[in-house]
Amino acid sequence: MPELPEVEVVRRGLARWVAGRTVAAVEVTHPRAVRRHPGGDADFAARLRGRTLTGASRRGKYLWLPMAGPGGPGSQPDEAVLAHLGMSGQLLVRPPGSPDETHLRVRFAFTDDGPELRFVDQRTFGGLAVVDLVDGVPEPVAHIGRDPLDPDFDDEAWVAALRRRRTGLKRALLDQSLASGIGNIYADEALWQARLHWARATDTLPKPKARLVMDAARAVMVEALEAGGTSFDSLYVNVNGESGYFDRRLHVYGRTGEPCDRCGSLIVREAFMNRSSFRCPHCQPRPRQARW
DNA sequence: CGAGTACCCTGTTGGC
DNA sequence: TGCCAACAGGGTACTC
Repeated sequence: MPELPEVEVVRRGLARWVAGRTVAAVEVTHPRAVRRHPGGDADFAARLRGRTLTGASRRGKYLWLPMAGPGGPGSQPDEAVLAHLGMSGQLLVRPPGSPDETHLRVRFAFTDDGPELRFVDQRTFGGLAVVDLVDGVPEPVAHIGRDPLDPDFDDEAWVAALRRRRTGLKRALLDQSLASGIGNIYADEALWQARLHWARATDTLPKPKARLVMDAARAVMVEALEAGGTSFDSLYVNVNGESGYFDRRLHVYGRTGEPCDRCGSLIVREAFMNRSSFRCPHCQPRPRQARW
């Protein structure tokens, strides 16, 4: 289940393997994969044919490949192929003729007859679309906040926005309009680092504690990124089809009943937002001021 | 508009 | 062994 660091690894792979190449043909083998594309699968393919992909960008977990205008490779991108990997999506670079993956959804062939780009997605929560760029950002991504790894991310603005909310801290961490790219795993790890409970009320959270949790979220992401992108199940594979590494040490996520790395208390799992939350009952006690 | 919930999807896991 | 419910979960659409 790719989170931001994994998506960044995929972006880097795409920049290396796909940027500068011209699309010869697109085959959609599962229409659900392009359900966000207004014109349907035939229109999706038609809009890509002959277009040159100029790079690879990302905000949070959204990835996009800007395309040179119909005028040719030199014209300014005004559209992009937008991708979201969902829970199980992969973007693979594969030699033409290599066997189709079981869950192959979209295939891009290029005019140089080089490696294909393949979108593979078992659970089809992810998808692709051709979208307009507005100030360089896909229109469907405009409502998503910058992510903590973005150089223009404003920590103090995030702290202020967080404290204007009247909700629980984890819910706010997962709110992609405040800050994008923080998923369930990273939220739990950041809360553990900051020694805060998922239900801590946001509106009364002291600013230094708010800064602490954002610093922790960023630190966990940077650590994962430096390790080459983490992966927590076999569904995630990077752009070249190599498995991500599996040995990164998580402190709480998925560790029910195991000892806390700080204090030895046994990690507990709780249901919240129809998801699992993991915490140390000693380091992250239930706050007096709780919301969820 | 802010807050909170249901749903989408399918392969895997675990209880009985 | 087989069956079925629970689970994984980001984003959207929806209600209140």
